[in-house]
Amino acid sequence: MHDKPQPLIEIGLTAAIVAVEGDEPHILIAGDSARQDGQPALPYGPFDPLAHRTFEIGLRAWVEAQTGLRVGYVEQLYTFGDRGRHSRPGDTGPHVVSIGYLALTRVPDKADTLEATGAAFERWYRFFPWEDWRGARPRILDETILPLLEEWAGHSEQAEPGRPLSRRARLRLCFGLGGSPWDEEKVLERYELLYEAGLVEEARRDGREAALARASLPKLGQPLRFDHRRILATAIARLRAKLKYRPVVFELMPEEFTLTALQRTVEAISGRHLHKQNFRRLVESAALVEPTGATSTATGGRPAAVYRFRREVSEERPAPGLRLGGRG
Amino acid sequence: MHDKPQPLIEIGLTAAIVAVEGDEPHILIAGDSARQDGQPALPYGPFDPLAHRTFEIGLRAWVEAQTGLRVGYVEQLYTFGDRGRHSRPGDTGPHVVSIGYLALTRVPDKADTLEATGAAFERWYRFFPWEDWRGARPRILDETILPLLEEWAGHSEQAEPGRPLSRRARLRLCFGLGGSPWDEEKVLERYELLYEAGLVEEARRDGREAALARASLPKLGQPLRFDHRRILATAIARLRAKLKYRPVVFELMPEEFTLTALQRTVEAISGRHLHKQNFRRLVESAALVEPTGATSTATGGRPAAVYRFRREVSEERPAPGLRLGGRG
DNA sequence: TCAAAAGTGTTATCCTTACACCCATGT
DNA sequence: ACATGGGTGTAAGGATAACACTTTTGA
Repeated sequence: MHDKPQPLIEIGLTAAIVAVEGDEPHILIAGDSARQDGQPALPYGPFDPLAHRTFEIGLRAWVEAQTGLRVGYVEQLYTFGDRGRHSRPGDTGPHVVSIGYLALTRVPDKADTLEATGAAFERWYRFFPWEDWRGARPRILDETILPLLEEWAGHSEQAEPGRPLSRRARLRLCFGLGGSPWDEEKVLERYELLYEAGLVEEARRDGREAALARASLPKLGQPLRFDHRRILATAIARLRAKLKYRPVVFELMPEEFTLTALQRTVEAISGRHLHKQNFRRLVESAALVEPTGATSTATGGRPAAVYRFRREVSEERPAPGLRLGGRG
Repeated sequence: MHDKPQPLIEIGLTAAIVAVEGDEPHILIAGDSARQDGQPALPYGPFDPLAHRTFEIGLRAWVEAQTGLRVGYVEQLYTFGDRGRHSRPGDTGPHVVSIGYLALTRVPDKADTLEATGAAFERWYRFFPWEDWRGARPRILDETILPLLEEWAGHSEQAEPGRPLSRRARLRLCFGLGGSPWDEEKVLERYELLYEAGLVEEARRDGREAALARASLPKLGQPLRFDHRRILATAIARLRAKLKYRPVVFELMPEEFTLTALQRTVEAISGRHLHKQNFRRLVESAALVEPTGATSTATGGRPAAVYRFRREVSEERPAPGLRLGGRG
């Protein structure tokens, strides 16, 4: 028995804090205190309705307190209530409902406060190696993931009860098989399919039997604690989608940048290669940026013109974003 | 003092349950028990993590228990935690966090169970008269809403602190002024602007002073209890958007229907008139439907071919929906 | 025979995609 | 001089928007 009554439900805010550094997208991983069991975790804080009027205010407050980071853009993703996915078997604590948030920030100049708390940015493709198509089609797909998923899907075209589509059809759609194109926005659907097939560690940890009779299964990407990899998948998917109709990239860019740097950032997030000329035309015709007049010789070759984001676009165009178009 | 410890936070699930009847979109309004103060409310139920594994299961359960209705499609909308918007001044109960859900259903043949509970479907444009552009531009806009909002926006082009855009710019974008087109998906943005300006009753009820010095302000649409009109606005916006890339309309249609009936339903939801020929071509070229062979003479005039939804499209096309295009 | 609603064919226009080529700098 | 990355023009193809017109029924 406790002195204070234990609340039945606790609201937790979990943040996927994104920054892009050196053409690689990163997310903030919480300090060691949250890393028991060797499983990294996203920054997490309980929501106290008495201290903070809204979720967003609460989130900004504890992110800054925990990491010294002032995040810019913040957006709610989804609220997860799956019991089996958060608590362990035999767990008796309060039921935790986690509200996932996406936050964007520029990479901080001095990471002092970050280091002090043990928090650090990590490449997000460590957690989703099959999502990075910038170079070539990721080898892990054909070498590991697809054979296992094909086996799981079997040869049945029959839909399962409660599901409109068969395993096979879902596999085709999520992973772009048999004529379907790869859709970089289906990050969550792909992760959920792997979870359902028992191929990600989180699924086995949550008590789901591996659907395949195997002595050992390969590790598909670095797992995260609780349902944090699912939240990260949601965050990546949302960011990849939002890029196309809202000027959110600029939250991740420095004040001034070259068009190539902008393209590299968009490519890093969307995980695919883009057509240079069309990208430039798109950006300039949408009037998203304006030249500062300066040039940069940082990369070698012909100096590049330096641009800045035109904040006024939000007032002019109804949906200013970067419609990436078909293929690079 | 209570025998049982009172939980600090309670999770409430609030459902916007949509059906289309007679070319009019409706939402389910809860029975009289929830209608004290004369303010209608959406169906609402607390989430009990011990009884239900996920939010969605919990939602389906109490919706059926309360109204006898079996909903088909269910989708989470947003989680609202705004204290000022849910509890009254002086309220001391548990803090309620409401998770909004969108649910689609066909209009039930026999409304017995509905009537028994006092729940009833009501036209959703009663709550948002300015969102129905099917006939003409709604008169309430030019006669009431825009003059008041213009006054609120004043003549300042200055952005407010913490806001990237000026009141005037936001007004222009949300309500399609000065060259900007009317975007039927901005339902929530428009409602929030009216709330901020103190022009909807909910704002005044929540303790927000009317921003305009007026003896009396006109009633803009029927208010709902708590933050339910905000949840409804979110639901309408989401549904209007989703229509364009997922075949969700068919959740609202009977098994068999004519193309005109389908068009009327899409128009009812999106609140705008569509071009007949292009709509038909779109639907048929997307292979969303197939003819049953039968014809219907229900409407007078030449008999219409009867169609049914082709469920297989979900397996074929990556994003089967109805891209409505520019204007009707 | 006429009104009402269903259904078809065709054209102009814009946007996307792709290709080919020229420019400016450092080594 | 040449490699490297920056920057521009223009044509082909497809999707969309808009038009006019024919067909089939009931009253």
